[in-house]
Amino acid sequence: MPVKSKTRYALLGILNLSPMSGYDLKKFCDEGVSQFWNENYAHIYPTLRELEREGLAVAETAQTQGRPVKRIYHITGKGQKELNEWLLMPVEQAPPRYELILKLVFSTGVPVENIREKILRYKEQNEKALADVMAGENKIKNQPGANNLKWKQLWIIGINSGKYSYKAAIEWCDDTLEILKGMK
Amino acid sequence: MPVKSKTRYALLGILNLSPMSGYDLKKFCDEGVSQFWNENYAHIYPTLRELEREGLAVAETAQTQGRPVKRIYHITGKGQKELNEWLLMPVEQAPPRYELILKLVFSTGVPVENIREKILRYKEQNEKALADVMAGENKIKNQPGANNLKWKQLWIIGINSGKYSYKAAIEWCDDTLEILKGMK
DNA sequence: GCGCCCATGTAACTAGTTACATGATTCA
DNA sequence: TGAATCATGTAACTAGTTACATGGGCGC
Repeated sequence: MPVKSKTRYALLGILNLSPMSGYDLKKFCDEGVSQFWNENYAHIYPTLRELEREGLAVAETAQTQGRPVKRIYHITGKGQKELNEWLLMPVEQAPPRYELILKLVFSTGVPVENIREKILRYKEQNEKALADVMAGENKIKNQPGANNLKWKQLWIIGINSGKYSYKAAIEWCDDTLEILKGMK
Repeated sequence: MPVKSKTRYALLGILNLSPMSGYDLKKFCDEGVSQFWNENYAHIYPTLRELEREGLAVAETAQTQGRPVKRIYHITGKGQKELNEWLLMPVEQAPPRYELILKLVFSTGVPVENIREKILRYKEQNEKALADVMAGENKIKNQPGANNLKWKQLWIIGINSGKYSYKAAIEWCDDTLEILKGMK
């Protein structure tokens, strides 16, 4: 089975948690999994139609007042099967493209103050992201059920990954700011 | 000035260190900056032609025995100006897409053994990457000149970023493997 | 004699983003 | 009354990857 767009699997995975509309899926991405995944409307809606055509999801249409008909998608058995096959497959890692680092190593001619600003900005972004994942952790832990339920543990593992990496990034920023102090 | 493909700037940045051919640029990406950047031939060659058309680089052709004419690209003043403008601009961060984490949080129905394998594999990849950056650090430090030269410090900062993030990833893996031990 | 290195490039494809288009409802 | 939310979608674009095509030289 060839791997297709990851959006397909992301949407199937979310629909497997609960049926929802394209709009809801976007919200879920922005609120529930934004620390490690994202999608935009222009990718979600066509992909949902594709899942429907292939019988991996079915749409239930719900009337709403004065708005476009709301299409609530449900994953099918075939969709669950395809999702599961994907979940079992090993993850190949994407080649890195860290623009910040690329700029840094080329920055011999750039004023140190400009470099410092970039690092400070990056630090702030990571502090914000860290705060977000900590909030997410609380949200998961406060869900009904014991904290050693498999699904809860898996979400906590995911959140942990953010914690570790954002903390490391913040430490690197502090380290770097120290080095920059002595640089002209 | 609108930001165009990052490949343009990556190539200009490397050409600013030293003139070279498309083939050399690819090697430089694979060997010198592979921890934070990558390019492939299908992107390099057309982009070089584009830089040439726009007067940001000029090609000097060198005869070789029995091989295609080697085109060695040199950055121009105009190219340096455009590179510098890009270097000064703030870095906007790319929205995250961590496939491993996405899979994990959907893996309630996946055997723990399969999850463990993914984590072990990820740990190995990070250990390898860490070893690579440590080797890179030595290479930089052994270059002629004092270690507090600006360009050296900038490369060390870049390498540090890899150190911090790979170490954090390895710790997360160990943490996760512990959690998986108690999971069914 | 086989495979890797040098050296260029194109075609076809997959993936992802930005901007646009529409329009009612709800809340401050 | 103006902004945010709900709700769908398309068009045009930018970015990036895989596979293909060519072919001599060099080391084992």
